[in-house]
Amino acid sequence: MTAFAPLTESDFEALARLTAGRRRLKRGEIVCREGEPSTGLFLLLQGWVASSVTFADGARQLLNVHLAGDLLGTPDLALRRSAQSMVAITPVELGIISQPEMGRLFENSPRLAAILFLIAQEERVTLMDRLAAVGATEALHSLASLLVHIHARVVRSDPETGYSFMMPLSQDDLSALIGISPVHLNRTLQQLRHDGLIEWTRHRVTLLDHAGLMKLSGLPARQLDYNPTWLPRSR
Amino acid sequence: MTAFAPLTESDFEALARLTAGRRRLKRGEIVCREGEPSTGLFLLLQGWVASSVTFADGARQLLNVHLAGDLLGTPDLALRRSAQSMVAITPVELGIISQPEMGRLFENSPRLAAILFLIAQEERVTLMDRLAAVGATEALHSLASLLVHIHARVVRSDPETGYSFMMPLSQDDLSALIGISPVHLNRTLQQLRHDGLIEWTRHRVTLLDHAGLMKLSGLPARQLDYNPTWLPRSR
DNA sequence: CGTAAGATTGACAAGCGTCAAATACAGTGG
DNA sequence: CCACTGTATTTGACGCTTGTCAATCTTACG
Repeated sequence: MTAFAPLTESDFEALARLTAGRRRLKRGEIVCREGEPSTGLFLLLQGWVASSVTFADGARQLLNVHLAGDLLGTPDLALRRSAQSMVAITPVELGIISQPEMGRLFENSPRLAAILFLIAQEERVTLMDRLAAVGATEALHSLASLLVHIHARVVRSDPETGYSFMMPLSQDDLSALIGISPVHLNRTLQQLRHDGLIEWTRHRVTLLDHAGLMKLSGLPARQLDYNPTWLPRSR
Repeated sequence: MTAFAPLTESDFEALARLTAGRRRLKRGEIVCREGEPSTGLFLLLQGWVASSVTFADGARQLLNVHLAGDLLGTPDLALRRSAQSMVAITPVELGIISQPEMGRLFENSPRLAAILFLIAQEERVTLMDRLAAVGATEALHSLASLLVHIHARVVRSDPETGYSFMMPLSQDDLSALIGISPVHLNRTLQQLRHDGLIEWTRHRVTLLDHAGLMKLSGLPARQLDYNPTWLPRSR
């Protein structure tokens, strides 16, 4: 949340009022299911969560992975029924947010509201990049793009991270993220390994050639506009 | 904008203050180009605009099409440099929005700000659905999904529209929207025609079997949550 | 030690991209 | 009104990418 602008003490207080209660989930548990009335609004405090869409034939497309600090369920605020399912990839801790508190935030904390707006816009950019990566014709490009993307997200969550990090996503998950079969994902992964771009041991990934992966992905890194001039001042 | 909640007179006045000046573009002209500093913020008053991302090798992925009423360029508010390009698919009329006015809107019109937030969330849902459609392994499913999606957008823009509507997008555009080659798009289109699902003459499409297309797409229709209870009241 | 889940490999078929050529179409100038 | 020209669509042939099915191997965990 502080990635967009410095927050004042009153901002932090308003944020604290937003969440009431905690929820803990084990790996593999469902946070919320698509099709159900959309009520679930959470702040992800710890762990990884994946959001997905399920087709009528049972196939699923993973949309994105979320790490600590992300706001979960906001897209469903616009809908009568939830559009996405969310599942805990690791053990997870959630802060529960009530909808009325969201309304009060817009009324009393215009600066925070604008920051939430910016966060939503950044999520759009993320989806745009993922859409572009999935649309890319070659799986090698898509996968390179995905790995760079996940790495960037991990680094934001923990700036100490270098080019090596824990990867709780299974190959099945990765394949569902870029819309290819698990078998083909495995082969593509091995090509990246063979070409010396990555290392892949157990649940740990190392990006050996970050620049090479970026080049393969074909998309530039996105830089957030920190503290834009038009943001309202804190009250 | 009124798809989410009824607006008061003061809301409309605040909206009117948002735009200053008009811009007209001919078919094919660029609204804004990715990579440039992100300053362009527009209200689409008339015509069709497509947003796209370009890869380093020159390939492009179309992300979405926008019709009258859409707010253009908001994702770039979060970024130092624009992530998307936008091009006029038809002759287009734009209302120019200045960033400082956005800030004032968050300060003075919390209800409108919340509605803008909801619009951003709905755009996320759109991108999620598009991502799912593009990730679908078969082009036939992706195309069915795209046609249903465009139709729904056209109907919202003009509720009088039935199952037949003008389609300014070329087959090249459509192929870039679902990430397949133009040649394969053409063949897929012909399969839909052959199966009696659509008609395609010149620049006019007719969805002969809307339910069949929905079933092919594998995704449910999204229903907006009109006038949610948590929205702040208008001042 | 045994079992289940995930990762890996091989073989084959289908989907899709690419190249190239042909056709239809809209706009232009004569 | 008609030939000319550039653009969009259509068609065919071929090869590469990817999906599917099935079997094997590894790892995690009780």
